[in-house]
Amino acid sequence: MGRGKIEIKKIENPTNRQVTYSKRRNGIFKKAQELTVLCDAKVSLIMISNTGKIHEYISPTTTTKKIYDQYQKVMKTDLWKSHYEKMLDTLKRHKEVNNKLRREIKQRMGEDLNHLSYQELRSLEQNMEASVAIIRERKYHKLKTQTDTYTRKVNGVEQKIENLMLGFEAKCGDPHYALVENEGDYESAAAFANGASNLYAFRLHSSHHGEGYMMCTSLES
Amino acid sequence: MGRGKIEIKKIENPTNRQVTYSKRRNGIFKKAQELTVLCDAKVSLIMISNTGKIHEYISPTTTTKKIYDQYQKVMKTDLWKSHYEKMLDTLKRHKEVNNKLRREIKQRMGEDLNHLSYQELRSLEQNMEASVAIIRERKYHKLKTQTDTYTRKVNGVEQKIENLMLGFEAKCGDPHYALVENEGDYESAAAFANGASNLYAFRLHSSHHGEGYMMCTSLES
DNA sequence: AACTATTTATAAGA
DNA sequence: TTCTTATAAATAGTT
Repeated sequence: MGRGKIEIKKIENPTNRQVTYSKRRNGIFKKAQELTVLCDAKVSLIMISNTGKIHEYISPTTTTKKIYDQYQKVMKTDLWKSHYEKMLDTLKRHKEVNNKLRREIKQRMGEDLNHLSYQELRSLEQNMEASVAIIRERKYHKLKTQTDTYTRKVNGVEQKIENLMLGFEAKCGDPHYALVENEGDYESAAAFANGASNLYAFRLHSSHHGEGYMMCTSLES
Repeated sequence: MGRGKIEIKKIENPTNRQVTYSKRRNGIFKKAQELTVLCDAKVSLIMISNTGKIHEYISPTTTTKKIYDQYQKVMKTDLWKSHYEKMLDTLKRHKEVNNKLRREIKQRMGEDLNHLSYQELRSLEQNMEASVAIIRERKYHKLKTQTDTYTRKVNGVEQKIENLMLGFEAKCGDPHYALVENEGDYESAAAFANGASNLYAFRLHSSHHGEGYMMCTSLES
């Protein structure tokens, strides 16, 4: 319908194609509108040009989703099944697993035990005893590791003090220092060194004692 | 375009409307095909007549789902969000919760403890000790209940036997029975009664012993 | 985007 | 429904 008849095949000239697309798009759009009105029909029309632009017509009495829902229902097409119902299944399974896990945790926390048999309770108790043992062991391991770390730190400090002392002694051997500093000072320095060592030792114990105390309070809380 | 011009408004004559629908439907269908070929476009066209019949055209290079996915993307319409993406979120959250629960259970089973601090280990240990205590108590309760149940059953049986005995004795008073059954039979009946009582008692112990045995094996396994 | 010669769609009738 | 055909509408090529 035009100055000349055209063959129905892809228009190679892009400009020409674009123009034709625009004209015919409007043509179809108008036809869809007319069909809607004349025949009381519902039409969903989505057109995507080869440049990716989308144009749509939807009958004013409905919505795209409604048309689509109806389409699926009638066609019995699993259009979304792969994405939707499969996910629904997955979700359901996850919920079930979730509840199972919850129940298990609850039982392991001493709740929800009423419908467990004696055997099941025994088994659970034993299992948990074993687990507690592992945790306890791990706890002691942690404690030991911490202690070792502290010990290493303290040793490091003691070493530093020793080095300091050696340096101090060396300096005492220096005539200049010997003139200014007297024996009493040296003694006090030594006392300081020992005191510091003791102080750190005390801190170490104090620290442990402190932790022990905390443990007790935690135990009671 | 026809023998006469028509006004674009609903055709009231149903037959006429149906005919027009059929004709124009084919017209739009053809136009959609032509647009697809001529302009390398993608078209999704769904028509629903006022009688509910669905006809669709979809460009052969695509699928209805693809068109709608693209439509949604471009339109940023929540066509499915309420059903689909919300579910996606829910699924994600479920997965997270799931993993959390798994981790907790693992820890309560003595696994995966490496990244727990001493404090956390202590807390877990205490929590589990408490839980085990509850489970143990429950176990004993179950045991006691079972014992009571057995005892009640045994008592019931003993009562029945007693009743039987009474009936038997009463019948012994009956001359007819007295003639047929002798004292020896009576004795044997009494022995049976006692034996049965013992038997049940034995079964009770046996049952407990059996359970106890199973407990030991469970303990060792 | 407008024009217009032609093709195409279709309303009415059979 | 389908065919026919007169006529309305759409549009290809042009400006």
